[in-house]
Amino acid sequence: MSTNVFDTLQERGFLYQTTDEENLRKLLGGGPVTFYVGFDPTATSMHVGNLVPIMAMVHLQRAGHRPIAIVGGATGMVGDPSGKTEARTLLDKDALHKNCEYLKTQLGRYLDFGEEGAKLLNNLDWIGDLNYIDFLREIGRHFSVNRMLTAESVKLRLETGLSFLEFNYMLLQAYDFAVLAKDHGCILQMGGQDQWGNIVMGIDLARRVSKKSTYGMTFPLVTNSAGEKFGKSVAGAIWIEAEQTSPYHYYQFWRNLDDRDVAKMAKLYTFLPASECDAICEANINRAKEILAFEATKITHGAPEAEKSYAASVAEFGSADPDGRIETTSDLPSVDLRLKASGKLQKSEEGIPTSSLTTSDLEQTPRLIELLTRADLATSASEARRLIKQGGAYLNEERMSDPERVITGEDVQEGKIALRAGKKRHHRFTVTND
RNA sequence: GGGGAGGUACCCAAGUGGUCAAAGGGGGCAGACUGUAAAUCUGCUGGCAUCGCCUUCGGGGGUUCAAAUCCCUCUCUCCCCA
Repeated sequence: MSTNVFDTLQERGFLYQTTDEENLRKLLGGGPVTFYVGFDPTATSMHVGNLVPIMAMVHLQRAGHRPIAIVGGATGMVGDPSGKTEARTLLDKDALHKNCEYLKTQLGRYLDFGEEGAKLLNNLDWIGDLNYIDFLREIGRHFSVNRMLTAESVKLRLETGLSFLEFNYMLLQAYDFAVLAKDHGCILQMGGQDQWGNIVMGIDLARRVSKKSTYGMTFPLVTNSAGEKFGKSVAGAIWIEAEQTSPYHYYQFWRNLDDRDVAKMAKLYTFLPASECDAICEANINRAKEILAFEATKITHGAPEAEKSYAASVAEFGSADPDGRIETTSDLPSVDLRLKASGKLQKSEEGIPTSSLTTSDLEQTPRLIELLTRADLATSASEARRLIKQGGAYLNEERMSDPERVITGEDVQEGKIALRAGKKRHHRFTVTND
């Protein structure tokens, strides 16, 4: 007797609000339910904040339900005002199109889009050719402006201003749901908590135009213990695209979480049993972070990359549980053994940003300051100078104190120059003849 | 359309003729402590550099020995009225 996936989601902290909880739970405990989540093509990559709905979709798909992912090719042109204090800049059509393509491939990493699997649709297909007057007469008449004005997303913007364009977003998303309900048998829409208003509108519309009962579910906005939006710090978002956030950095992001966030994030971002997520945190918080980081990296970048990142991290910082004492269903302990046996747990260059220098570059005897800047460890010469003055600059693991230090061929070790800023930021230059 | 208030560094925000590269806070970076965590403490936080120099206070123009500060103009944002 397997657990109802509804309970799984609840237990793992995915549920924020649902409509008609009792019925929805019953449906999800039974035969296949077709459900959908919409994604806006606003960036070239999704970040960890976008991952929550995807993880939920995977849980549901594993439980035998049928996911539909909607790429907002049409709605993206309007821009969802939900949860935003001001209008975001509109992307042009080319950019949107590109982003849609990126979204598709990224979703494919998590969901199974095989024959009987998940479906991927673009709402441009049914919204793109809508006739304005027809739309107003068929769909617009079901909406009450009075009601729309009470939506949180609208109220928020009544203060600062809301364009008519954005005001219409809600109608389009509601229309999506109605279309999916009618043509694809979709009865559940899920989304972030700021989507509640849009989802409820869709449920109403589906009932009015096709007399169908549908359901809605929202996920909490994931925040860290400091109350900040998760995965999108000032320093930059944590992207799932390796080009933008390398697997090593991705791993490090999880490894460096605040203690208080680990259990919560493990439930959301791994598939380990919820009870285990609590247990490992209880047993050894640092091991729990390693397991979380490994599992999360595995899900996004695949097992080989996760192993590499883990190996590099252990080599750099040591292991939190060298003897594998902590019980876990993760295959990290076996990976541990394998790495140990093959002697791979030594200083590794994997994942460390590397760029190249030529011998003629070195003949000009560049200053340390210049190399630090070139390595992106400092944004300007002044910053590099500061770094050195404050004792945060390392050349070949040796702390540098002279801001005027010049780099020569003697600093090349085994064809490389190793730079470090602070404890964690590394860069390697490989030196080649030209 | 009329009236009012504003636009200062990554963000918030002081500053209303020289002492302003511009207070304070947040954020960020580095150091100490530590567990690659948190909290705390310290330093730094426009650029180039040997005193020093150069570019910044929405854009442009002007007054002045001297402007973030005064005048003109353009522009953007917010508020109130119609």
